[in-house]
Amino acid sequence: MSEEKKALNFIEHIIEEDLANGLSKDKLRFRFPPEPNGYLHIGHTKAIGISFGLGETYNAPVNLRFDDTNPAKEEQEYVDAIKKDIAWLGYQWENELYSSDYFQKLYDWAVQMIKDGKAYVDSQTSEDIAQQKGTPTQVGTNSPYRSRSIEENLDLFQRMKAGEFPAGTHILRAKIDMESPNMLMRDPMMYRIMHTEHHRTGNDWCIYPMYDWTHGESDYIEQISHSLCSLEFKPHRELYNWFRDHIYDYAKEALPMPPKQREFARLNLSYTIMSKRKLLRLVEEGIVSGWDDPRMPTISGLRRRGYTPNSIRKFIDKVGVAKRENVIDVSLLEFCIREDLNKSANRVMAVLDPVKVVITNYPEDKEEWLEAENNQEDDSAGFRKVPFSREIYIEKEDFKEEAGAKFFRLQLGGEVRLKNAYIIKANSVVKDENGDITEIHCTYDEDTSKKVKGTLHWVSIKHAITAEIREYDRLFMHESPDSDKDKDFMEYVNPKSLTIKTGYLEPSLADVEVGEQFQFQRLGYFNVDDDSKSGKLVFNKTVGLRDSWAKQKPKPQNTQNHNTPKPQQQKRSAISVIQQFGKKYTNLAEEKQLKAKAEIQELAKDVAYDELEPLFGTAVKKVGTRIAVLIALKELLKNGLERNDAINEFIEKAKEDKNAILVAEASDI
RNA sequence: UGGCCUAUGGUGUAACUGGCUAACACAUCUGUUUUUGGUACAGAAGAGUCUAGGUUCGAAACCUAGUAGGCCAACCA
Repeated sequence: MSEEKKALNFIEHIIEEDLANGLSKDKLRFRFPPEPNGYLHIGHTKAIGISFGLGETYNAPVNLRFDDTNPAKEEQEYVDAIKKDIAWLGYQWENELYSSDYFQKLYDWAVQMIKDGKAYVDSQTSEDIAQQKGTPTQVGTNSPYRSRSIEENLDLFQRMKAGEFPAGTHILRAKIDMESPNMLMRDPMMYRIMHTEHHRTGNDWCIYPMYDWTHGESDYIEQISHSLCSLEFKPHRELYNWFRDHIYDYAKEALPMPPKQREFARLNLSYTIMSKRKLLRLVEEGIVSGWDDPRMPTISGLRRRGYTPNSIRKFIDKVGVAKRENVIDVSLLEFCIREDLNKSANRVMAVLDPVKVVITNYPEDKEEWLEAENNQEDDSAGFRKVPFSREIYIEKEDFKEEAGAKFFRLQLGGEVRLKNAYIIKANSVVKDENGDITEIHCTYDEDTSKKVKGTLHWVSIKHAITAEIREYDRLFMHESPDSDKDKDFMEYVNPKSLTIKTGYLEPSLADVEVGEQFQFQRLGYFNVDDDSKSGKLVFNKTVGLRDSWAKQKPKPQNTQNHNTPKPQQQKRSAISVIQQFGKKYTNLAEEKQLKAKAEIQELAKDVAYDELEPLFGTAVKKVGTRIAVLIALKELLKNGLERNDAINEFIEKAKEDKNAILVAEASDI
């Protein structure tokens, strides 16, 4: 258990502190509370990872509670999908619960609150109520119904429940403070009338409780110790506590643990969106094939794409937990899945963009079954046989008639190794009337011990099987598609996010099963899609291999411009380089300091006084920068700069400094 | 114009709660190994912690002011 202490995140710190202050460890209890109105996405995985992860580290129960208080949006389909996704991720919930289980209890407590004068029935239109609510910068005003008698409130509320009123005619409100700077405290709504059938309670209820009232008290009923949610609920905390503290008075004997809410920043992933509403739009408008389209950031989409539970959990672990807004680069997610699949996926050969190679000195009717290692990262993975014959496919990209020494692949007159087979040499090409290469004629050499620079994957044409290959690019062309308030995120949809190809695969893949994962050697990781059938295989590209060769080539497409040169790194002005030296100056060894000084003096020739003067105001504690500025200034003075008040003042201040180097430099004028 | 939250390399998180040259991961760039331009290994570059003051022997951390970003006015959650 003594794994070296990992840095705790702020939530873990809070729990540790609570434990240190006397909270018993067996009182710890968490929950994950999705609303069943859509599919879970990678963003939810963070919340799942936090609460279930805490459950695992503290060996505490974690409830799965569906926050199902809005029958208009919620469906059983989503409940099922959510359960499936959480289980797939490998988490186990203690209890499967529903806020709707607590409707009666909540109702009873609401009645109690009315009796205590803490809640009242309002009978205005929603417009009037919104009007009286004020704005964030303007206080609200009291409802004319605020001072109804307890008897009247009780009567009305009971009749609301009994279905005597149409929707929208009455609501129940908490009586708090219409002048609170927190809008949520301005007499928030507790119940509304909805004559809508609920997916679990059917037509038992026609009044439904609102989130703030329901959520916190559900936590309380379940005796959750720490209720963790995302940052936008921070302002709700005051209300959460208000409800909780009142109900605690009614129920503290039976329910001794008052839960506490804490908030963390939600996950954002670059080049995608996380809003359920917006994801739903992609589904409804047919941009994607469904919630589980492999391009979707949903858990079901990632699963279909070939992401493993392990890789996702690893990812969540790596992104950490804090309170500031963040955008995680997709490359981190890709790193996690590559790392996982590298160890587990068997390697096979598939050619996706073929060109024919004829090995002219290989007998026409000959074929050999050569041994190939399944996975060199896994000794237990074993070997298989791959057929070789006179005519094979290689990738078009792997051949050039002429190329430089940095091209390790096949070129005329050059040699290359065929993975698991022989070394071949390209002698000539056959072209069609357009000048496109249709065949490459090669000769092979049985001596495979030779050193050659490149190794290609290939597939024997007559043995190859075909498959549909689906390759994906990012769904959006903008790093944060929904961040622009003036533009609809749909404008950033990448029209080329899906490419379908026919691939030629080695015959060992003839009877793969849905979900199986492979590395197509030199190309990437692929899995068998749900649509795949024997005889009509379909593969998804999960993620490509890292490709340091591709980075060296001039980029042909421009959709990949997230690696564009950083503007600051272009060319730096002399003054900024001087500042740079300054930052390190006092940390440098003496010898290096002299070198830095010489460089600053050199750079000073390219610096105008106007650039230097603003730096005179550099904070006292940034001694290095002041030294560098002083050194540069001395150069300017040496070259004829007139002294002025600002300069004199700067030098005088330097002479009085605590730092010896600075004083020395200043005195030496 | 109000209230609340946040600010640390390109990105994300740390820094044992005020104490060594600000750490780790991804990304980037070099090498070495390699029958995957993958993996692995070795290394480099990149941050005075938003700014300005202050407290302190000592501040990324504490205080004040400012700046920037986020959240808050659904009978949604």
